[in-house]
Amino acid sequence: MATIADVAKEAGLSRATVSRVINNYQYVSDEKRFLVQEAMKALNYFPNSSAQKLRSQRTQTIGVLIPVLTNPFFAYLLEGIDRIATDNAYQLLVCQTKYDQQKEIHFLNYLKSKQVDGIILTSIENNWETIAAYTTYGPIVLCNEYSEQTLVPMVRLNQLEGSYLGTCHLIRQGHRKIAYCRGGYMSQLTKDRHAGYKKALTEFGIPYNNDFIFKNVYDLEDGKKVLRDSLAMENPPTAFFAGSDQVATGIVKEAMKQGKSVPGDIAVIGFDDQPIASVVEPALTTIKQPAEEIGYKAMEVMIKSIESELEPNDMDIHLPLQLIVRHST
Amino acid sequence: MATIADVAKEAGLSRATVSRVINNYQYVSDEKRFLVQEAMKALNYFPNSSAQKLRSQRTQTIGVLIPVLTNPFFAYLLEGIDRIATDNAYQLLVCQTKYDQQKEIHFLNYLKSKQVDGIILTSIENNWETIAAYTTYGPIVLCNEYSEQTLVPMVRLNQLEGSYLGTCHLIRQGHRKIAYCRGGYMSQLTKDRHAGYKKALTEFGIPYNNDFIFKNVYDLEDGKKVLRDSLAMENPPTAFFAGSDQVATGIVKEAMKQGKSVPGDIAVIGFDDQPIASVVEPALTTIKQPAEEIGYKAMEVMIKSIESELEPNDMDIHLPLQLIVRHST
DNA sequence: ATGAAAGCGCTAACAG
DNA sequence: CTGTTAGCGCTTTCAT
Repeated sequence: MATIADVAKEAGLSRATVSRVINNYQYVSDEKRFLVQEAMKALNYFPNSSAQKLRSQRTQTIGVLIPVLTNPFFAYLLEGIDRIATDNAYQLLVCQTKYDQQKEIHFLNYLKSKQVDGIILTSIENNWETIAAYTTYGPIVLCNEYSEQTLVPMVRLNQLEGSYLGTCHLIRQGHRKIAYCRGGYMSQLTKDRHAGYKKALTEFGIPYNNDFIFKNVYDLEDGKKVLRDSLAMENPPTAFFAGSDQVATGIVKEAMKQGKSVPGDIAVIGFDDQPIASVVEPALTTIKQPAEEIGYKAMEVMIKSIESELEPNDMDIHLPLQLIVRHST
Repeated sequence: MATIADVAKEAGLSRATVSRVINNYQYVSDEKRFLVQEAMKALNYFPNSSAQKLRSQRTQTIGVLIPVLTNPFFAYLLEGIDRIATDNAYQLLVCQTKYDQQKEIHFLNYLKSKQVDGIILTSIENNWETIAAYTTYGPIVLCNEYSEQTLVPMVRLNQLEGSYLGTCHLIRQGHRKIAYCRGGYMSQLTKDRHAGYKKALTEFGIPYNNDFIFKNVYDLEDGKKVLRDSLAMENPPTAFFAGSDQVATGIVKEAMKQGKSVPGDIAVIGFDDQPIASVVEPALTTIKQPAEEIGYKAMEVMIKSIESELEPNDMDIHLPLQLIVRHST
């Protein structure tokens, strides 16, 4: 593969001039620019990207940490991030953490090795202090997940309001025994959702029942299991607030299979408003999260961070979420 | 950020020795190794990855070209690729082509700029000659999509058999008016699927009807439209072979909405066997593609290519596909 | 507007 | 087993 020196020789010019053409510098005469371009074509030249990165200390690459690619919510988040990245000539290094603390640390170190210009976190596995330590090495932006700090920018939804809205809706439909499904680790997002659920209960004078909290629930199969477990209870819940549409779908499918009617016997409300929410029968009532939009806002903020154009309002961007009422409640 | 020179000075050794420790060279005494490790810790040292790449001419990065991240089939493919990549200390540069020829070319050029060690193609947008020209610059592996050549390794399914199986199933259920839905560009995969559909028709003496071929059909909404369009036909099909579970789901949902019974009035068969196939009511009969497995086979082959350990059998790996009969037929 | 020259930080011969 | 040295290919002052 030809190098910049070969091009310079071919064009009868210096490497510096070739570099100027590559980088669209202004002070190059049209004549020489043409010469360089011809030489590049003739030699089928492409600049070595590692050399460019080493020299310029810029990689034009952003690391995106997501738990799992196959979760549609994160796929849409990524889609949003990618759209803005592509528009601005950035590349994405997709890093699956699989909800693992070690892996998250491993990927955060890409900042130290200058493999990426910045990192977007869509979930948080380690405690905040651990992560905060990395901000010295490059910009970090929180996307979807968040924490109670003002150090790094975040793009987020009012999760407390989301679950509050959903729970209130369930209560207004006459439910008093409302189950709540969540993941494992109590991230700030998880905590806030939980708080919203509790807040609604309290407001309507319904006692909080620990038996109605289902933990480590992530996907469709987990949802099915929740429903089965609930049926084995002495005093089972009549409504379920699920942490995702996948989980909600699992609950609905299993309920139907067990001969229960939805929403007659059991009401279910999801989170996300993914395509699956409209596919399952009955269609899910759910809290719509504008996943793509969160993604592209986050990438916009990341670019601003890199170019030192961050403004105070960029530090905490809130996007609206919305209760979509369908037929599962 | 500290450099290798700083570490060398701190440890009172040469840069070469530090490098040897970083790269786990064998001939380093335990004593010096310890000294180096201490120095690295003390200085919070991380090797600059661009420098390593420039010097070693290896990036440990594979470019994966996929049409869209939000299509679950590709998400699972990517998941499979990522599993093997992670296990072997490779990183993935995820490149969305959005079915665009220019973008595909753009990403293929990462091979020329030595930004990636190899490229996995999960779809093909340009003609094969154009792509073949890039094999000089690094290994290319075809994953899912394929072409009639023996130049680059491919991991694939017998698509012709897949659609043949599905169409035969439909015919045996008594259908004679069978519609077929496909995307836009006639890739080899698309052609083969089409051929399998035709083959089944021919075998059962059913004439091929061009009106029954629906083109540019990709997702759930497209599927709905297909059903509506078909209903407007003078002599509408009674069965649909869809190119994906998304499309099949759209057809089923819209059919129900239009008051048709599935499979009574209209039978539908999908492709992929994604989670959604079991969620929609009635559950989809579909051709199961082992997406994750295709992905990890492809990455295995890629690694072998890079390490020059490719064997003849690696050039064309076939994985089985399977007809899953549920309730939409 | 163009060129000369100095590295960016690292690895890999080679020598000892 | 360890050190010296020569680049990998590029960008960017600093001159002119």
